[in-house]
Amino acid sequence: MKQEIFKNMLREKGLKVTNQRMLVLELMAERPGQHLTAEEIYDLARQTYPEIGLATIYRTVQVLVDLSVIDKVSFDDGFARYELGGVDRESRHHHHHAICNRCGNVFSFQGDLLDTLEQALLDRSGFLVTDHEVKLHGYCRECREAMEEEQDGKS
Amino acid sequence: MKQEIFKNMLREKGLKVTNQRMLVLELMAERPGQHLTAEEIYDLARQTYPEIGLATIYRTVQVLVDLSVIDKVSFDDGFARYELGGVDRESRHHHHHAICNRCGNVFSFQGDLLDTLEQALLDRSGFLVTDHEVKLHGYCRECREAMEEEQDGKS
DNA sequence: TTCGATGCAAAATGTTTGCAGCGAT
DNA sequence: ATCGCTGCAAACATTTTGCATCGAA
Repeated sequence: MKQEIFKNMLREKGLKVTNQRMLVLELMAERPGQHLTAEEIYDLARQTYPEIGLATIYRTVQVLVDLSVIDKVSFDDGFARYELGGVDRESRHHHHHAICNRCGNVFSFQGDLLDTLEQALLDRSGFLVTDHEVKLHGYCRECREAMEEEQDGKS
Repeated sequence: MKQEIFKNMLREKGLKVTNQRMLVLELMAERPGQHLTAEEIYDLARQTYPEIGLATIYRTVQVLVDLSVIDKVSFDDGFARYELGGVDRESRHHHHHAICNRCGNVFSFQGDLLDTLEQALLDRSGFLVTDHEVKLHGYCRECREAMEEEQDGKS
């Protein structure tokens, strides 16, 4: 069970296993691929634990980030967001986001094309890359089709 | 003169040419490659124009971003930052950042290796990329050398 | 029993906005 | 003379922190 692994991770760090921490883990684990804000996690958590505080959510996601259970991401909309981390280091390293300018949906995809770029950077300037973030902005298929239709209607 | 081009850009948009706007442009133009926060721009601006307000800085950088004179970037340290934009669309598209985890310095570099990835994404899922952000995290040469020395000292 | 974790409220932080007066056109 | 721009202060929104209490170990 995943929860047992998490409990051991907490114990190894000398942290306590609390209902709040287990609940937030569960909420995140149930929603792989989603990018939740603290407020969204708070709202979800209150459905089963109404007395939980927003500050606890912030403190708990920090713990989960420190344990590499979730990752903090930002789409520059003023909110920090959290998503379930990949299983291993490699899959996380190759996890990227494509954000649609029109509908705002975020599409995740995998790609290892940066490896070449990172090697070149190391050779050229001595910078050793340990992590990276790639955000692509553009238009998803649905929005592109919708925009073409709008265009057709006009002409 | 670059300033005249900027004045015309403002006029074309029906915006007024003010001392504050010219000053902020000048400050940014003098510092290519730097990533300044609003507060930093504010401090620089007050050196020659002490009565300027921080709100004006925020409003002015927004104007400059809209005119594509500068770009807004974020290194997730809680500050929005602004840097002089590349001359053309292509050079901006291939402008990336490598951020050192130890000294916090930001190194800019050019690279077009994402073009392949973006074409693959379009083919596979219909997502058309119009812009992208790449942030690499790691250790710069100086910090790597410093860290090796620290390590040597210990053993 | 101990000391970390929680909930609440207050504080902090970066950014935005309302408004009266100023200044470019 | 107009109407957009500015400076100031207040408002905002997200996140952090202080503190008394709670609860896991």
